[in-house]
Amino acid sequence: MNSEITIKRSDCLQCRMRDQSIFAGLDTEELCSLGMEVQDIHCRHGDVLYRMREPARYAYTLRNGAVKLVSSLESGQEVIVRLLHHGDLLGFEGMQGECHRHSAIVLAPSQLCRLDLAELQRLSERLPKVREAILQRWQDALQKSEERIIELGAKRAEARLATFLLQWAQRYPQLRSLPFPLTRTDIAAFLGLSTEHVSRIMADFKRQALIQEQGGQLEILKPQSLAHIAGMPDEHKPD
Amino acid sequence: MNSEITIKRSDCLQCRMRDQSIFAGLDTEELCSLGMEVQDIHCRHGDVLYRMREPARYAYTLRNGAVKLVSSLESGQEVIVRLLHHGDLLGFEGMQGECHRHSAIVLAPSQLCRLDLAELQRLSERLPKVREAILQRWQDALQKSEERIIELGAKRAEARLATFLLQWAQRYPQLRSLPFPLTRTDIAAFLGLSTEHVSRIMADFKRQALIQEQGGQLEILKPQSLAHIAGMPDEHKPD
DNA sequence: AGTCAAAATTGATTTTTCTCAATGCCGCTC
DNA sequence: GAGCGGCATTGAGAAAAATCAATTTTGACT
Repeated sequence: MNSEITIKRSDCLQCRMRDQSIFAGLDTEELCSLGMEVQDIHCRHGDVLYRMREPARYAYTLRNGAVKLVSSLESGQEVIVRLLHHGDLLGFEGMQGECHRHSAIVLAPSQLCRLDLAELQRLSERLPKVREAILQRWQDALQKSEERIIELGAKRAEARLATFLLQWAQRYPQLRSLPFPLTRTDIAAFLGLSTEHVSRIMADFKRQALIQEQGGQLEILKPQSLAHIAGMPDEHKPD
Repeated sequence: MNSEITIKRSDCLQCRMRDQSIFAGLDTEELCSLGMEVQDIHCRHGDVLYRMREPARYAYTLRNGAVKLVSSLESGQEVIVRLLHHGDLLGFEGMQGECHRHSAIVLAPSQLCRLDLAELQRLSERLPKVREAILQRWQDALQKSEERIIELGAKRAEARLATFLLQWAQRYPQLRSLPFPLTRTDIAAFLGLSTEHVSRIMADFKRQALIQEQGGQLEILKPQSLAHIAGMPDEHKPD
C-alpha cells in the first residue's frame, strides 16, 4: 500500500500554533526573515514519518492528530517510547547529526510541519529564542521520560493504566469526549503489559463505569476514582 | 548524624576531567576568564547533595565515585531514576529555574565539582561550546532514559539485571574488578523489582559462575553469557 | 575476638501478569 | 445483508514476581 502522505509549502505566519511552536517569541519580521522552508504534511493512520536507524533529515512539529514513537527489539517486540499530541516535537534527535532512535507512526489523521534539520541547526545558532525553545522541549521530554520510568518501575498494571488515561485526557482539556485512536495492543506496548491484560483492565474500568468508549472516542466518567487507582498525589489530581 | 561533606575552592586548570567536562574545548585562557567559582566537594556513602522539590541552586559534575538520583512516591516507595558515575552531570534540571526533581544520594566516596546555576546560566549564554556541551548531555540523558523505558517495558527480571550489570561494567572499561556499592534494595529500586527477587537472581548468577562478588567489588566472569541472558543485539555485546 | 545491625539469602505462599485458545463484536466491502 | 478481517473480550492454566517470614552472612565497631 502506498503512503498517503501529502506535502506542500506551509505558511508559518498563518499558523494557529505559532505561539506554541519553537518559533514562538519571534516577531513577524523575524519569522519572515528566517528563509526557512517549512513543509505542511498531511497524513493518516498507519503512515510512517520515519524509521528507526534511518539517518535523520527532518524534524517535525505535530500540529494536529497523534503519533507514536516505536522502538522495535530483535525479539520482534515493540515498545512505544513516546506518544505525541498537538504541539509536540519529533525527530529532533537528529540535530546532532544522528540517526532516528525510533520509528514515527501516525495513529490518527494528522497535520505536521516538516523542518529541514540542517537549516534548523543553523537557525538555532543564530536565534537564542529558538535555541531556548528547543532546549526547553528536550528538558520536558526528559522529565516525562523519567516520570514513565517511575510508573513502570513502581506501579502495577491497574495504576499504570489509570495514570495513562488521565494523562491522555489532560492533552484535551476542554473536551468531554476524547479522540482515542489506540488499540489495546498500543496501550500495552506503552505500558509494558500484555494486550489481554490491558483489555481486562479496560473492561473492568468500563464495568465500574469509570470510563466509556465508542467509535474511537473515550470519555472519562470518574476522574477522581481513576486518580485514586493511579495512586496520585492530591496536587496532580484532576477535577 | 552530621553530613560529612567538605567544600573547598577548586582549581579547574588542574582538573583531570577537564577535557570530559562541559568546559572541554575551552582553551586555558578562556577557562581562566570564566570568573566562575567552582567548588570541590568531597563526600561519602549516605551523604545527600540535594533533595527532591528543593529549589535548585547548584549543578554538579561527578568527578569520582557514584551517586543515585532517587524519586520518592507518596507510598514511601523509592525509585532510582538514574545512577551516576565519574564524568556524569547532575542537578542541571535547575537551569530553567526549577526545583530538583530527585534527591541525590552518594553511594560511594565521591568527589564533585559544584557550580552555581545562575553563573552557569550566564556562562552558557556567552559560550556556545559550553551550551552545546550541556545540550549534548541533556540529549544523552534522554536517550538513556528511553533505553530504560524499553528495558522496564519489554524485559523480564533476569534480562534486566543482566543488562544492568553489563552497563555498570561498561563504566569501568579497564577494570577486571569493579566498584559496586549498591545494595540489593538499590538494584531493585533501579530495576523495578523486589529486593528478594534481585537477591535470588544475583545468587543464581553467582552459582552459575557468571559473576563474583566480594567486599563491594564485582567481577563479571562471563560477559557473553550475561549478554545472551540480557537479550542484547550482537552489536552491543561485550567481549 | 565478640557484639550488633544491616544486608543477603532462602523457603513457602499469594498475587500479579502472561500465554494460549476460543469466541464475540464491529465496521467494511461486495 | 452476508462474509471477512481486525480487534476486543473472556477463560483457564502456567509462569513470573511479590510478599511474608525466618535464617544466615557480613561488616563495622568495640
